[in-house]
Amino acid sequence: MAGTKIRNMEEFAKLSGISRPTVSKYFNDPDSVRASNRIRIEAALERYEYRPNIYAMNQNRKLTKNIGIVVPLLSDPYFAEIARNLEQRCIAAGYRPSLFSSHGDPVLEVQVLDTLRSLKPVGVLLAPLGRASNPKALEKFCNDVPTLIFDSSVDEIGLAFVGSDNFQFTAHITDYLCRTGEPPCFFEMKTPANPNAHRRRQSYVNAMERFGYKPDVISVGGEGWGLEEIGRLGGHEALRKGWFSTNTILCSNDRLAIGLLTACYEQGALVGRTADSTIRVAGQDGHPHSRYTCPPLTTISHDYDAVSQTAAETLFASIEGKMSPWKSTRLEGKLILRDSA
Amino acid sequence: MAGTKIRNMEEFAKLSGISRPTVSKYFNDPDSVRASNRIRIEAALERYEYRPNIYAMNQNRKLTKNIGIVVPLLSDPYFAEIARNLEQRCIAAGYRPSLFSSHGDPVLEVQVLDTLRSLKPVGVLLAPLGRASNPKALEKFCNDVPTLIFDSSVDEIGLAFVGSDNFQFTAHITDYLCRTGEPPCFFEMKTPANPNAHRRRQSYVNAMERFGYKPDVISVGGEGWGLEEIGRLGGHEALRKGWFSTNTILCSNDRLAIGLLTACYEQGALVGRTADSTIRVAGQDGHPHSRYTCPPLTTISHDYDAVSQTAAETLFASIEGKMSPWKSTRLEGKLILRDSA
DNA sequence: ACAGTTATTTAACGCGCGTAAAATTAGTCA
DNA sequence: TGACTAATTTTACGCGCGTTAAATAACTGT
Repeated sequence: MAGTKIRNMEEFAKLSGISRPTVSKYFNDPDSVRASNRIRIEAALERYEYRPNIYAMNQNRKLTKNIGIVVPLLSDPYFAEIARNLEQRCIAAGYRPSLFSSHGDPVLEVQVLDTLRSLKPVGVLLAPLGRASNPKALEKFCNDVPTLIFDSSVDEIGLAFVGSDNFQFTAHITDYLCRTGEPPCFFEMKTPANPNAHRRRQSYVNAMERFGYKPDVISVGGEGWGLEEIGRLGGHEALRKGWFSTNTILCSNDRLAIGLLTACYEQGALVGRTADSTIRVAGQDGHPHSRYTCPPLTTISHDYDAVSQTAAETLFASIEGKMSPWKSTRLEGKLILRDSA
Repeated sequence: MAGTKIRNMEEFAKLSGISRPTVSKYFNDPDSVRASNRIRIEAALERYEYRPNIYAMNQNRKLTKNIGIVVPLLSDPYFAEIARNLEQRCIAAGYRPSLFSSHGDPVLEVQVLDTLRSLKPVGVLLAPLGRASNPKALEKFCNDVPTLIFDSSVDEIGLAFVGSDNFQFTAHITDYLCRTGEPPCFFEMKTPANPNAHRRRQSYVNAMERFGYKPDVISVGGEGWGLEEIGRLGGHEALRKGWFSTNTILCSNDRLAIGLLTACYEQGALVGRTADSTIRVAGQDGHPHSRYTCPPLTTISHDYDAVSQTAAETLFASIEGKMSPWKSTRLEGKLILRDSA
């Protein structure tokens, strides 16, 4: 503001009347300098609006402040929401997050990891693609860069794993459905991209057997991340061919359920728990959109906030030297009762 | 792979038998070195897997290869999709994109711009928050960094503007609705975040008057970016109080329409164009989710690909020196007929 | 094979800041 | 006030690469 543009830290230090190394210390941790100096630096900062050159900063530093956030598919509002949450936590903790999406493509995932490497991050929060991921590339990356895996686990790689407790998810909602009506069939993809799907199917089977019912799993075809369309097409086929053995359908996830609801609508099947309804549909995930389906979708929701908080704090602790052995944290979900089941 | 880890370009140059400045040239543009040398470098690259240090690269360079992409709300699949598209185009053109979201918050938007500045990007693709944006901060940023504005325009700032032709959008779908049933009312937010909303309302009014109908605009309250909920709550109120003067409702955008559909469902109003339906609902945007509403939403869709392509190519041209005066490009949308109207 | 052009090599400087060591100063407490 | 400790200043080097200028080598067409 005050006329001259500051070119570097040297000039800024001179203008604020403080030595450059102290100013440098200040930028790396404002609390590491004496209060009187901090005040003078911040006063000068107001007047001259100088920012250290991040390239020069990071070049000759052992540890950057960068944190990479990688999600498999940013156009899925679930991941977008998690990413937003993580991003804010990183900023609040004084790190510089950068966001990446694999866009559902394993080749891109490897590419993203490669890009990330060149950023020399102190840590990475990674939600892998899952089944499609290149396991060797993932493992190699985790060996080079402190990485916390979240959402979907891949062996015991990285610093730790944080995600939802898929067994609890499915057991809980299966229990609810059994108590309130006919026991559910399970609607899923034949070859799901996300390994959580297998846990959910298994949990469904376990729960049904525990209740003394016969499990009925309907697996539909389709590849990739267009889950709504897979659910819709699979739903049409299943409805037409009478694959559903009961009037209650538990979907492996909300996006599949959204597609199934569309299929039901298109076939004139009334979904809900009212007397005139012919079918009940439930999802799993607590997808941001699930509130707005018709009827609104009964589901079991991730604890978004707890997942991101646990993931972020575990990574921060590890970065700050509070190392701990590999650990898997799985958080419970909350049942959200709406009109669909 | 071959044993030793390469520390810097000097070492890599030695191992590949080529001088460092030539290797440096190669990395800035592989085609700028003699073919024989390019082949030798690439061979060495295979064997030793060396990557230049991006911090050292960017520090002493006048122009980086960085491009910033900023969207107002990444958890909106529309913006997520546009961002994905832009990102891929940047990579294909040899740039390094980094993605940011303002998360609907004007304070964050300014913060993002500030972060972006320190990245010293050669160019930025910016979709502003709109009404909530800090216009001074935006203008200042555009003066400092070559910025192309997309999606929603803010005066004549930046290199150029690329977006959809909101007048065409609304005129086109209003025309369709008038020809196929009762003329529509217009359902919108009282204080929309996005300035495109005003164009759409205006276009609706114009179109109705052109057809000799009386326009009827229903503006509902609510702030922020939770458009589905605003549409749902506003929809409930409008339905209860009989604010809709005809059986056809054109929504200012798809997310509002999705909320309105939920309200209709919750009040037992049958939406569609069949004989037994009591109400027709149409949206605008071609939101990724609009296919899966019940009934599937009739809408007019952005030409995602054309918008991103035009935006990216305009920016690239400007970066590469092919400067041109400020220009506004507005692309037409395509009507997508589905069951809701 | 030769002159003419273009690309490469050599040598060297600088970018802006992190960081370390030694000298100095400011703050603390009795 | 003095002795002690913690913070700051001074000085200086190095990070890895961009970039330039001059010297040299490699291609081009004839």
